Amino acid sequence: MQNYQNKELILIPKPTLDRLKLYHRFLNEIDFEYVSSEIMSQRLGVSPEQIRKDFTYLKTMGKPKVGYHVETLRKELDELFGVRKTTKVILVGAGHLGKALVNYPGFTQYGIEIVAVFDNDKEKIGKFVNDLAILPMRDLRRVIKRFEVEIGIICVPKESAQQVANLLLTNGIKGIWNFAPVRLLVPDDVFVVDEDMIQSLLTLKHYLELKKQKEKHE
Amino acid sequence: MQNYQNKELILIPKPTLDRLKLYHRFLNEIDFEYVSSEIMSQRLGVSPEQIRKDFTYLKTMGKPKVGYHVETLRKELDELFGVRKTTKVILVGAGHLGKALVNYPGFTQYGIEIVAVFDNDKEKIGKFVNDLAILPMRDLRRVIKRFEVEIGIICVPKESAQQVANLLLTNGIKGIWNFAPVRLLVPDDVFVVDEDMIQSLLTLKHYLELKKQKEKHE
DNA sequence: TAGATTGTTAATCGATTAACAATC
DNA sequence: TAGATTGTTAATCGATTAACAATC
Repeated sequence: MQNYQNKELILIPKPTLDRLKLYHRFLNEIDFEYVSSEIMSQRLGVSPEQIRKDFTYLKTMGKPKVGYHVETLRKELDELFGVRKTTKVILVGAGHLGKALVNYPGFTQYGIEIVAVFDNDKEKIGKFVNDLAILPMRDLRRVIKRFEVEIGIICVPKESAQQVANLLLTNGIKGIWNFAPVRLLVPDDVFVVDEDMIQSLLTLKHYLELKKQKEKHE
Repeated sequence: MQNYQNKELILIPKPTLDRLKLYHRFLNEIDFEYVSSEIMSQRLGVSPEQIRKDFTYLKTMGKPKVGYHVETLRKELDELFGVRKTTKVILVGAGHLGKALVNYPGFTQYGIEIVAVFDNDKEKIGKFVNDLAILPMRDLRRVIKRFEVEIGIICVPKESAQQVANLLLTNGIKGIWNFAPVRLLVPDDVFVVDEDMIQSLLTLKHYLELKKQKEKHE
């Protein structure tokens, strides 16, 4: 589950932005020349009106009776999500989750490159995750400066998450993807996206429970 | 990032439900006897009015001039999220991410137990993740029946995700937590929660980009 | 031309915020 | 009692849905 702590600065509404990403993925999977809102609707479970409304936030326009030019749409969404230019990120915490993220395919495909992995466990430092050596925390500053990193991923236990966040911020990080189940305290100009793994499962559990109860009452 | 494919059956609005989970976590971290909406607001970045409004979906009531009884609230939220009774889930796909999830602490704390891990890679079958042996797909049916599993986690590559989903559904699974970046086609009575790792990072990227542009214009 | 599909405006829906009376 | 904090109603805001004219 993803939460947003900062809510200003939003030009495209967040729900629309999320759907645009869904459309983007879909457009990358098909090879038609044109696609209509009706067809996308059937495949993605979003109403055609919604899709057309969402596209009004883009420059690309559709042709009546034909639909939207796939390649044009794809290009504009590539641009919107900055797929072309690589964004360099660092990751702190080389536990199971950290390793999984470094190994996650698809990041590169979306222009995201993990340039370094940090940990404070001496046992881990020097070892490799993929082809990245695990670095000690004291190298943080140097790496951030050198690669002009703006985004940091926090995969440490919740006890040390705030501390790591502070360290990232003092070294110039402006965006944090936080996997630790705590709400981080950060200045207003820093974006934090919380990824709470447990929340998702709790939501599933909750809806299934609700459904059972509903069935009982019928 | 989490998306919901099924939207019926919702008694508590989803935004409220998400915040209730935030409150729940907070209540587990403090040891006051009473807590006011004002104090929670300061710690969680949610307005006090919002918090009080959210609590109207619960039975627990606050005392004017005192606040909410922490223990009572905690208990009711425990109940709401089914923390007490264990939910058994299975996981398909013993890659890096799958392993990370099996090792994720906190699941048990929230009454979630991964009872089995499946993979179709002969190399992996028989090996262990934590203390769970990786099982072949043909054992799926048996395990689901035996443990009365209702939720399945899909951590396989996107190419085989739909196939795995079908298999889960024919064996009675009613909820899927999907880590593969594809939209799964499922019957209406099945809940799917999509966890798209890339979307979160794209969102961060997008907001940072926006901020830069905004600063340029000033 | 007739018909399909877009883009946009208006109506509806739902969630958040504001205001304030109730009350401990 | 006076004051703080709740619970609830009304007002606002924002997003979705519906309707339909524009147009290829």
